[in-house]
Amino acid sequence: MNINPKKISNPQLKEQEFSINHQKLIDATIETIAKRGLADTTIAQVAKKAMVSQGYANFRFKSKENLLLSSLKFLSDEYKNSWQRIFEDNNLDPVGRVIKIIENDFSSKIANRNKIAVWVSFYSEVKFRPSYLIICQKQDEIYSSQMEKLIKELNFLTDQTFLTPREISETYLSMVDGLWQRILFDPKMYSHVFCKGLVKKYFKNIYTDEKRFV
Amino acid sequence: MNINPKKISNPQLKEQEFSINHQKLIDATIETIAKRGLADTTIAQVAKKAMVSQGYANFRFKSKENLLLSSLKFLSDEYKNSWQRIFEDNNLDPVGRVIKIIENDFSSKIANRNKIAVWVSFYSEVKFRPSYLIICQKQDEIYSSQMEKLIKELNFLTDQTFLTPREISETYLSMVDGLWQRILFDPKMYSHVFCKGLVKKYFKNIYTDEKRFV
DNA sequence: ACCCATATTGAATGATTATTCAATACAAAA
DNA sequence: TTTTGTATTGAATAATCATTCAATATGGGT
Repeated sequence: MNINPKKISNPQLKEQEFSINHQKLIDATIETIAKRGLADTTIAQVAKKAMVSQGYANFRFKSKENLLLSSLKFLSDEYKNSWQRIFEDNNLDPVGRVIKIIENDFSSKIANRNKIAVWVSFYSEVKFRPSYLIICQKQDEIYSSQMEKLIKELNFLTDQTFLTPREISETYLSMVDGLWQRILFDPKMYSHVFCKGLVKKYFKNIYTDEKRFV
Repeated sequence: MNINPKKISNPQLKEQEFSINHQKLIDATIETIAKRGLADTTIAQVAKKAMVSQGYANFRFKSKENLLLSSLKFLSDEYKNSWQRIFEDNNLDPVGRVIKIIENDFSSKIANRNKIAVWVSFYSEVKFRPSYLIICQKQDEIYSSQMEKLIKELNFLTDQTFLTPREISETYLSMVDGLWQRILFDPKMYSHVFCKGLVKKYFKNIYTDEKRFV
């Protein structure tokens, strides 16, 4: 009976998938990027924070590039899971869903300064590393189209036809990206309360009669 | 008579201010960051692109850090000049001014993919380099307050009081930041036309009767 | 107790790169 | 022409890091 993960050796699974150290290293990578920036993140620092040897980190992930990529993938998946859960929650009506989405986008789990710092670091390299782009873009496309569909379901609330669901959704998504960036600059001013309030007011201004968009 | 700038030696001016090479190096820095990313920008590459020796670049700017900082400052000033000219243009009425601001924010001079790449690169380091923060933040504060004042002048267009000028201005600024970032990801989809249209529709939806917000 | 496969180490290597500086070019003044 | 001060070079230096790998630890199976 194999309890200890490091003893399992099923060649059909990639090593990464069943190692405790795998996640420790990814966590340490994210923490290090958040604390020092992508440029100043070295394998030695990450390994130290994860309490494994430097050589091991490289051995495990093949290369620094791959470690960074895995960390971005982790962050991306975490975000995706959090909003996918909302889209799949059958107990929510469209308005409730939108509100949950907003609250998720500015929750302390998702929109905290450390994670935003990591996101922006990767964003800044997206133009030069197609592998980063693919991860970020694919996720965003799904979020974007789900969001548009959701906004369409809000149609019954209003008889305005000036703004299309696509436009409302694109505006929302840009606002979120912009506000996240601003949280980096001035987290005091762009508090979660402020950001959520701003976004909700955007919706309230469109769906004037809906009381739940505070 | 001193024509050649390198011969002037007025100790009250810093060297940087009167050197032809100074600007050549800054231009080369921006180009290099845009092409390879901040992380992969080396003094050697910048110097080569500016057609001076590697040693000279360092001598002139004291350090790589200082060269980067000067380049950010240049970009920041360029942006500031472009919107300040609009705020100071007495031939414009408030609506015309807002439209000019939008057009400027998505002009090919300002919102091109190379310059955005450079902006985002610096943004990503803002949390770790206070010197970057100061440059970016100071500029943004002025822009932000000017914008709010301008929106206040739009009050005569509408009797809505639900959205405050501050909120409209903050929403606009976040949208711009968000859209810029999205231009990086997918410049085809987030064309200048699309971005301008989206933003103008945001205003049109608030100031319904104003024909100029197409 | 021993074997063996796998996990893990940490020191060595080699590549990259910012920074320095002695040497050189140059142009105006004498 | 020679001198002189500044501009500019480019090779040398030293530091930083990713990556490699031979050596070691570990723990289950026999």
